[in-house]
Amino acid sequence: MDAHQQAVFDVLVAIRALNDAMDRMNGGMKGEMDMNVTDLAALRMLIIREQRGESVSPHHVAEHLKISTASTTKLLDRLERDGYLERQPHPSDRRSRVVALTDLSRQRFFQHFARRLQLLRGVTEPYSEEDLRLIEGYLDRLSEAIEQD
Amino acid sequence: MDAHQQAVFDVLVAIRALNDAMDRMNGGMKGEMDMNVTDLAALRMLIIREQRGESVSPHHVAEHLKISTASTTKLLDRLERDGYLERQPHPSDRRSRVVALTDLSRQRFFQHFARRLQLLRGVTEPYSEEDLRLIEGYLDRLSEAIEQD
DNA sequence: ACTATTTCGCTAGTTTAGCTAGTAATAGCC
DNA sequence: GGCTATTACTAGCTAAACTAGCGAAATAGT
Repeated sequence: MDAHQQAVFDVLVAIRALNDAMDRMNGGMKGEMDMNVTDLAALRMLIIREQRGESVSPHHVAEHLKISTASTTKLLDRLERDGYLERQPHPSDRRSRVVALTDLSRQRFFQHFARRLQLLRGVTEPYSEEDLRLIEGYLDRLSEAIEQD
Repeated sequence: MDAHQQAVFDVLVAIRALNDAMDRMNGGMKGEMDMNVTDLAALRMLIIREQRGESVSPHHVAEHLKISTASTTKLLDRLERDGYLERQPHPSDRRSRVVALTDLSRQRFFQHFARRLQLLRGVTEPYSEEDLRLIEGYLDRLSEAIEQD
């Protein structure tokens, strides 16, 4: 194995370790926010979609989390009951709904995410702008590759 | 916000998106391997610890996944019943156990991880060795920062 | 050295959250 | 207009988490 191949391999190992570390982070947030992992993953998904300006239906949530639409109904019931989201009518398809985050939701998420964000920021800030652009590009490509799967 | 701060921010957003994408990847593997997310996360953790040459007790698993030791007993029961692992006596502490992966476990994990690994490899290979070292360093620091939390 | 406390993995019983099956309402295609 | 697909939902079942508590072993205190 040449040096380049070795470097590729090392990065892939690092990705798996990161995946594992993120599991752990998600576990920690679940404990603090008194939520189960799936509900938290749904919240995370909604935050991200919102940032991208995309609207999300219950169907999308089910697809993303790879759970049934029935389970998704219950998941949304829980989150709605606890004030994390609202179901709004879809503008053009009357069968469908738009799942909208509440302020409480954003607040609680970022409140608990904040400390972790600080840790990540601490790791990130020392890098030069140029390096950060490279890293961001790589992470984006990674997400894209995983998403399209 | 100056250009550097903006770059830091963009990377942090990319990390959140990656976390979300990894959720999705884990969901996909869960479906294929006919396992629940927690059992799969445990398997992933065991694979990583093994690669690092660390031994893992049931207690470590509980701590990592942030579930109770009682739930962990059942989790290990399932994985042991299905031939993914063995409980071995701890060499020095007779209360404790060492959780050891079986070959089947490693095979099944990598078999299903392989296709995804190819995607990740496709994204990774175009980068120069130098860039890869930078990326690996960053990812390692990220994992470390999250783990120590 | 002996007792008290803590740690470890486990069992028992309860609660929670996933699943499948099936429904009503709506959309979209001949 | 009539068929088929899709969307979100309900009902009932199963799986996987939780809490409480136990016995065995390790460790700390005096």
